Amino acid sequence: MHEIHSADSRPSHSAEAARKLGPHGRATRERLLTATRESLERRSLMDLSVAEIARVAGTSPATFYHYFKDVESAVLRLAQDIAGELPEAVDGNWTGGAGLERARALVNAFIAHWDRHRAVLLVRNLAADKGDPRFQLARRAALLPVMRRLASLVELAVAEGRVDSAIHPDVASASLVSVLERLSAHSHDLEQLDVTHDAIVETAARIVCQTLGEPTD
Amino acid sequence: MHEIHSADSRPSHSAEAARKLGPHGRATRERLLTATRESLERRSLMDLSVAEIARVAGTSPATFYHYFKDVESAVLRLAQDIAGELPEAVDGNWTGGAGLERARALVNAFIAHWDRHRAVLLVRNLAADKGDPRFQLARRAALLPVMRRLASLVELAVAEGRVDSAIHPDVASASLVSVLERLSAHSHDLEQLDVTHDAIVETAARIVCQTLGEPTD
DNA sequence: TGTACATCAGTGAACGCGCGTTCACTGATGTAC
DNA sequence: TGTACATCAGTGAACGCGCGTTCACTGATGTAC
Repeated sequence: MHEIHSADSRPSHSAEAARKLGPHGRATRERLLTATRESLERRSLMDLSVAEIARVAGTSPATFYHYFKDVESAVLRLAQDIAGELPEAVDGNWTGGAGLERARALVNAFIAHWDRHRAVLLVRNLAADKGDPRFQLARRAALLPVMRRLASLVELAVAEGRVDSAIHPDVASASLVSVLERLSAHSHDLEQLDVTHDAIVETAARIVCQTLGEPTD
Repeated sequence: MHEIHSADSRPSHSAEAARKLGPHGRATRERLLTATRESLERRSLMDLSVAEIARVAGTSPATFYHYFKDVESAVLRLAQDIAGELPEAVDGNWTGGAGLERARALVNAFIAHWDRHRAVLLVRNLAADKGDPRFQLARRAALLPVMRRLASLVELAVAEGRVDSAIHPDVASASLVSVLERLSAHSHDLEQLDVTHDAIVETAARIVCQTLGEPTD
């Protein structure tokens, strides 16, 4: 019998939250997250599993449970890590003719974002739409800066009479974000038809500007 | 040994496509589809299974394989059955001041459609976005009438100078559909905040009209 | 610089379970004569 | 109206497999003195 550990000193070892990680541990955790992302990209959500992830990461299922409670926790973490990447895309001055250029930048930021994180964003949105509050929160956190900014621009435009007062700022900004997300998600499909990248950007940018009551030239 | 069946007369029995169905068979098939839909609504996509569906339908897994090749085939069938439900929502005359009323009807049709088929539509869109061609086709078939009509209205508006020629008709119609789908998918969430159903409809309808170059009052 | 211990990291092996899938069969319903 | 057969519908039972999950353990790396 080994005596390295006394019965009392054995750590709870239950994975999940409160584990302190050294550099080696952080690396393994990162590998597991990468494996989760890859599985998400390659295979369908229906056959995503701890076993699969561990295989891709080149480790054992047991190791997975050191770092995550279950598969969904790992996916959630991926979604949360992404959240910070979209904030500054709406910063700056929108009014006085700068709107169209700002809108173009926003569209391009969304497309780039989706090209990088397509698979994760899709399941995040699915889980959120299905009603999982953790994923709803992750989605909200990611999009809130953009939504807020756009909503306040609409509000201003309504106040100044540039936009019909029947338009609700929050609904309008949600609509615009949905345009940005969908076109980003589908940009490759569209380009495979006869639509150029430029046509996507220009069209989306103009829809944004129109809805904000900004001039489009 | 039983002699009811000779070795030759035994049917291939391999389920799937070419099976001729009597009324009893059609009913069972329908029960399995309903069970699939319910499982999709209640549980996550990750633990949807033949066993689960058979349980909900009150039958055995073996029966399932009489009618469908696998779970995805059943889900696909659900998606295809839905496709015909949205067509006439864009019919009629849009120009000459009737646009706003037409747009309202369109928004309401989408919301009703999504309220009925939320779960199926979500996984259809996920599968399509992930690249599964069967679901892409199902999605396309469902939305094509709407997309086409909207695109031709944009085209007309561009030709008549009511809409900026930088706007691409197909991209614009895809954008509008994404607004309709997202607001429909989220209408309950929005209403749980301070947004009224009416605000959703009015805002969406105006975004549609603006993009079509129609007057909004 | 060495020794003792704590902490960090990782996994082999086992378990039981539920799933997918198929076979061989039964019973119920039609249909031809 | 009965008999013979074909077709339609359904399932019990079995199988093997892979998954989730945990335990008890090992080894590697830090740190106190």
